[in-house]
Amino acid sequence: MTKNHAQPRRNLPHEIASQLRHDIISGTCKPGEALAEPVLAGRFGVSRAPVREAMIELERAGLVQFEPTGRTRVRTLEEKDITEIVEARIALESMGARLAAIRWTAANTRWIEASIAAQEKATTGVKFSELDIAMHEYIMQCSGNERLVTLWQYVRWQFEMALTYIHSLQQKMAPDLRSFSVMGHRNVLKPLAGRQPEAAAKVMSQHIKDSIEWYTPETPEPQPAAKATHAGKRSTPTK
Amino acid sequence: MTKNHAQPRRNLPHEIASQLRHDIISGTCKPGEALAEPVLAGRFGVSRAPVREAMIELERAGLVQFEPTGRTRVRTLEEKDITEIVEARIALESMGARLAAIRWTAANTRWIEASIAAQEKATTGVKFSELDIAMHEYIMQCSGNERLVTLWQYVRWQFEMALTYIHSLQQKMAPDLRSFSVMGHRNVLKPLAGRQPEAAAKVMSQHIKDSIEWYTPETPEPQPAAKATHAGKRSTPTK
DNA sequence: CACAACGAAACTGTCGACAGTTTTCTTTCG
DNA sequence: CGAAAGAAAACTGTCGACAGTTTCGTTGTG
Repeated sequence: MTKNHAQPRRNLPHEIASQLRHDIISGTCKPGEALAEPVLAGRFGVSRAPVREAMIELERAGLVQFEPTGRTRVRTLEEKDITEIVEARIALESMGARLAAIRWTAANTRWIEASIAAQEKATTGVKFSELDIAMHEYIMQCSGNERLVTLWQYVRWQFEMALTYIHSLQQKMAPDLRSFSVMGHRNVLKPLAGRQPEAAAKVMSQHIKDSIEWYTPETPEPQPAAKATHAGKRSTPTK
Repeated sequence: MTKNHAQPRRNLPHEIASQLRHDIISGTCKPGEALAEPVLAGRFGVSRAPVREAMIELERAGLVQFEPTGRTRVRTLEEKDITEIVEARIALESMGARLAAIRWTAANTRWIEASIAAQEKATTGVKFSELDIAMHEYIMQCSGNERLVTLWQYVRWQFEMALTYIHSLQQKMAPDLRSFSVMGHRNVLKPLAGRQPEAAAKVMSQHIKDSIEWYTPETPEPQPAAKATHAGKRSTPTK
């Protein structure tokens, strides 16, 4: 009954994974929710085989988790996970910026400047986040290291998922954060355009660190007990 | 027909992948060789389903590659690939060392010292490489960042494969390299035990860079500049 | 002898099925 | 009323099968 299994071979699983990825990142599928293969197969009108491969792809991206019983659940995120994701981003992106700075071109600079201009015009927080991530991806690609890009992709989706998680905590992204983030991007561009690898790595690292601290209220201010019923999830206070 | 599909659920694909991984790293399956699912299924006495999942696991680890036609081939390695792998290792392991230094304990130091002692006693180059990699893995685990370890694992197998590739070029590992590498490990331990994150990152980075330069006879030219045209597909970053 | 057309063999992507296990719902008993 | 036992439903892991495509070997021709 499949109608379009035409040209692009081995694409059905990827399409299903894309759809599910979107559902997970957007929060349609909630963390902890079980994803049963027969159910999804029915939803997408395919058999279990492609669905199963899609699940593997999502597990690879860290968006779902396999239980020992074989069940698949949407991955849950806690404080520690956010930390891990950010640390991984810093590791990969600082190296990416370092390498990108080496072979940076004027065309690359123009691309970034156009991106920054678009960021300033972004109306919604979601749109801004998209542009933000796209810019980071572009820099990673400029590193010329395919493997680094691949590894980064794995973290990227987890980060996007984390964003929704964070946004669900604090109603919306503060407009302050946006202008601050744009400033950070300008700072990143400088050493890249100047072809200063070490500086680029350092600035990128700091930029990521900064932006995430804007997201998560770092100040241990006691949360308003009014409606914080099931939001606060603190692990061991390492700090 | 299967006799032991007993307790450990979802393990058959993993076992097949392990076997194939070994074959690939050891060079039994040569780079560029095609891996056909029916053939492997016959060899392992199972159906194509678990074999297929094993292939996906291997692709994730970067040991095989899917062609557009769907065929699977053992990945081929060239100079550029070695560079990429090493760069990825530096990115991940320098961050790993940085984090490990923060929470380093005396027990960790003892483990490393024991490993170094074993390295000095290693008789064969293969055994030494095993101990070497195990030590690097241990440090990564000490970072406390599970995601970082996972990403590192993906690079680890590619690096092991690269080792065999390099070994096939130059008959055997120079004994000099071993003592040099052990010295490097001692240097790495210092900032870790001293809980100096930045120093640990720096030393680890240098250690990896050094050791790979020992392996590959220093290329007189920076790089053959294979394909100069890279990136810059779209001119405008918006939608 | 080189080369293009052709046909057969092999492989991939997907499907439906089945056994064994896990989960959920129902029923029974304290 | 609550908890434990039992039955039913659902799910996973694996298998074999089939259509469509790719690859390889063969044959025929310039």
